[in-house]
Amino acid sequence: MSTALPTAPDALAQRLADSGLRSTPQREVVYDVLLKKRDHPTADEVFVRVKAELPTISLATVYNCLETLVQCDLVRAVNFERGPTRYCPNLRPHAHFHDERSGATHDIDLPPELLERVNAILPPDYDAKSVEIIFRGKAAAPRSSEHRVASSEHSAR
Amino acid sequence: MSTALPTAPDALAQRLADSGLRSTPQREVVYDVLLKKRDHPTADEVFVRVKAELPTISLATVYNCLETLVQCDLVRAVNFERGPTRYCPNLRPHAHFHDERSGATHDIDLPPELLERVNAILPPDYDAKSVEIIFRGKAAAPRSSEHRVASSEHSAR
DNA sequence: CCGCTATTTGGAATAGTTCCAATTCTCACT
DNA sequence: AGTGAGAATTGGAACTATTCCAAATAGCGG
Repeated sequence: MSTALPTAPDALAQRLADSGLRSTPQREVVYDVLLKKRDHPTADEVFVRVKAELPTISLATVYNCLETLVQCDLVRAVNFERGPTRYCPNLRPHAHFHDERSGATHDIDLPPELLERVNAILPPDYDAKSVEIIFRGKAAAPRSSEHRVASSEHSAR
Repeated sequence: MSTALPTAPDALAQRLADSGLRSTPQREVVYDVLLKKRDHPTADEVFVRVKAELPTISLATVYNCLETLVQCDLVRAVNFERGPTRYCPNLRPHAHFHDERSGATHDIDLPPELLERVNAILPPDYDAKSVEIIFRGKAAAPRSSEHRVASSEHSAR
């Protein structure tokens, strides 16, 4: 607690500190790279870009850093659910709710008017063939005696 | 074109025919399995279930059949983009548009009121920690003066 | 019944990611 | 400044989901 705190030159250090984590060159550069070119790069692409500055960094570290940044809410992982693809024969418009607790995926009916509204946010020159809406969170545990596999169970891994 | 058409005992055969594909036991059973237990199974899970009926089926076939069903619009693949996870430092609420042509992912700003509306479709006992909205389709090629690399490029694989 | 093509099959190959054990780094404390 | 403890990084091996491929099979049209 000694010290002239650096007047927040960067948000990253701050956020990391908030989570009790250290600011490291690797984390900084990974974050910089993401900020500098906002093209939703993959971990591999980030790896390549970061290596330009930190030639000895390892891919594992890039994954670690990305994970850390996601934890700190500085970065969003776009392909959230990295598990296997799931298949669903429900043809009505619906969203999916992914229950973190059980690993189950539930269909949530989607009022057509809402679907339209969602589609309406697209600029005119974007032609969407499909939309996918996915929630993640916790569904109230069906308390008590329920063994009812209402809509889906996957062994939570 | 001979024939007493079987009076559509099942939609599957129909749909397949429409796409110029054959109805096979494997496809039937895979589809049945999906209809019978609507728990968003993975390909592996489907594989296991189908084997109960067709013990000699291979995993590759299950993948093939699932793919076929998706093509025929009888089934939806929930994990749409099976590629690598992408990372995005945009913290404002936004959806993603995945351009099939270029492979690029663009951020689409999401009016907060719409976000609320979307959240509102959840039954009360569902507690969503996050929502992800993903469009897929084609974005008009930004011809002419637009250099706006608004958000991203990935080499289309 | 024959041939042709669609489909299935098993196994090998790939891709993305995670895991792990060993090393290095940093900070706090003397 | 020196040291010990915990964090973070590293490289490589391991894993998992999926795709690819070439050979075998099956089913329809003639």
